[in-house]
Amino acid sequence: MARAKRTTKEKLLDAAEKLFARKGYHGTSLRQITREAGVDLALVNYHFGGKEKLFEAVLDRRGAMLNEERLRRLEEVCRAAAPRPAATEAVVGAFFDPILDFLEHAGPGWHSYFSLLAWVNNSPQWGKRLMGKTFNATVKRFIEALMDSLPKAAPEDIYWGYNFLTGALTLSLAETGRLDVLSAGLCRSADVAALRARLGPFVAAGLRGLAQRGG
Amino acid sequence: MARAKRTTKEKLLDAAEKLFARKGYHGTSLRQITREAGVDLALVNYHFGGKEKLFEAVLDRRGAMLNEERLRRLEEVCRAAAPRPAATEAVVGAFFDPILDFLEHAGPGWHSYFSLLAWVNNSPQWGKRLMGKTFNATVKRFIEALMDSLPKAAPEDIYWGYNFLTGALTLSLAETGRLDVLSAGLCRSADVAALRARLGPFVAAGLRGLAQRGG
DNA sequence: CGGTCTATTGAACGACCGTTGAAGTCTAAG
DNA sequence: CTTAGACTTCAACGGTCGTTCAATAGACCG
Repeated sequence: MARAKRTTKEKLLDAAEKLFARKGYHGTSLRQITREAGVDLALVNYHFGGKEKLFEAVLDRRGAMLNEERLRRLEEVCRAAAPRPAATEAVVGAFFDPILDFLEHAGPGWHSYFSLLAWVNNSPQWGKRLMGKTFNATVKRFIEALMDSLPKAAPEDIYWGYNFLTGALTLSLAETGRLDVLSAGLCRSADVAALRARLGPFVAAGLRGLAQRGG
Repeated sequence: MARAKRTTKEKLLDAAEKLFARKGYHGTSLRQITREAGVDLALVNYHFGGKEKLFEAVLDRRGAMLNEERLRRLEEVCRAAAPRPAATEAVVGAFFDPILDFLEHAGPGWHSYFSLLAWVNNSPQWGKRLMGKTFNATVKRFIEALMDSLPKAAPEDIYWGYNFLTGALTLSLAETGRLDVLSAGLCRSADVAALRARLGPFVAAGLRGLAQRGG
């Protein structure tokens, strides 16, 4: 069988995804990207209209698919629990699992994409605008579900809890290798199964702890 | 009273700290830094020996003070609890509180420094080497204290828990403003008191949940 | 005063940056 | 074949980058 050959646009998106994830926006040049993609320098401007447009196109490409899968699973756990609200564990599972599944079973492109997403999410320069544009609608749905699952919690606690939740996820996706060093090899940043087993329980317990704060 | 005038080195460190925190390493030029500092371009190479050396000098400057304060508080809570191990809440408090105190009561330089630290910690390019060089020794002490406070937890759970903990802290320090947008102004990224009230409870409960995972 | 060391200045270097436009190639329709 | 349109190539543009170096200024000491 012959795999359908990648178009120039796809080659550029793949190369840009990989390099932006490693070195960030300003740390990556269009010449590096086009060399990695094996296409001419000028094609970036022809197909995307500039470096910044290419950057946003990289973020957009997989964002829609991630949103769809997350919302699909959220509806699933909400429907399964109805008429009661879904459990906190189930909601955070619907938030994390699509990422972990893509990491484990989809190609290396998703790996770079999530690493890049972690980079953007932590960037004071890009985080607010770009994360919001792609993910705000979906995230609001999840925050509502979290509020329903913890009716005694104040809305402020849920918002801050979501902030902590996404921070824990973000650092894990960045895969800086620091965990490997600190644990002297006992834990590996890239071990998705180990992450899956622990991120959900940690976050669900944390949210519950926040909800019962001082009570 | 006349404040002791800043040396050229300090002017450069202050300006670099501020700009690196906002735009990252590659997003900041030496000309921007020297303009902000009000000194000549060539003085960066004279005093620091290059851009990368300046970057590391910025990280080193406040790192030692943070380590000292963290270890001082860790010993304090361990001594207060002896001969029993310190509680998980107290250990994570000794880890977070120095940062929160510096943020609230020290100058704006600390603010930029922590934002930069968040940026570095999430960077696949810098995180491993630079964070390790400055913080590994201190962090290992805290991880031991966490293990003592949760004797039933597996070491792997503590390492992963520390990863989540520092991720939650990191995203909060980055102050991307995303929390403000999502909550429609109800929460503010820069509200240190609100962060202080919630980060400790969230993380302590999360670690406890990890320790009891499946049990 | 002259001499020495440190700090600062201003100009310049070569390298790389993102972007552009004209010319060339390829494909499909008339 | 001719033509139109999409795609690709190549060379070059003006700018900015980090770094270097000789010249200058200032402080301290004899």
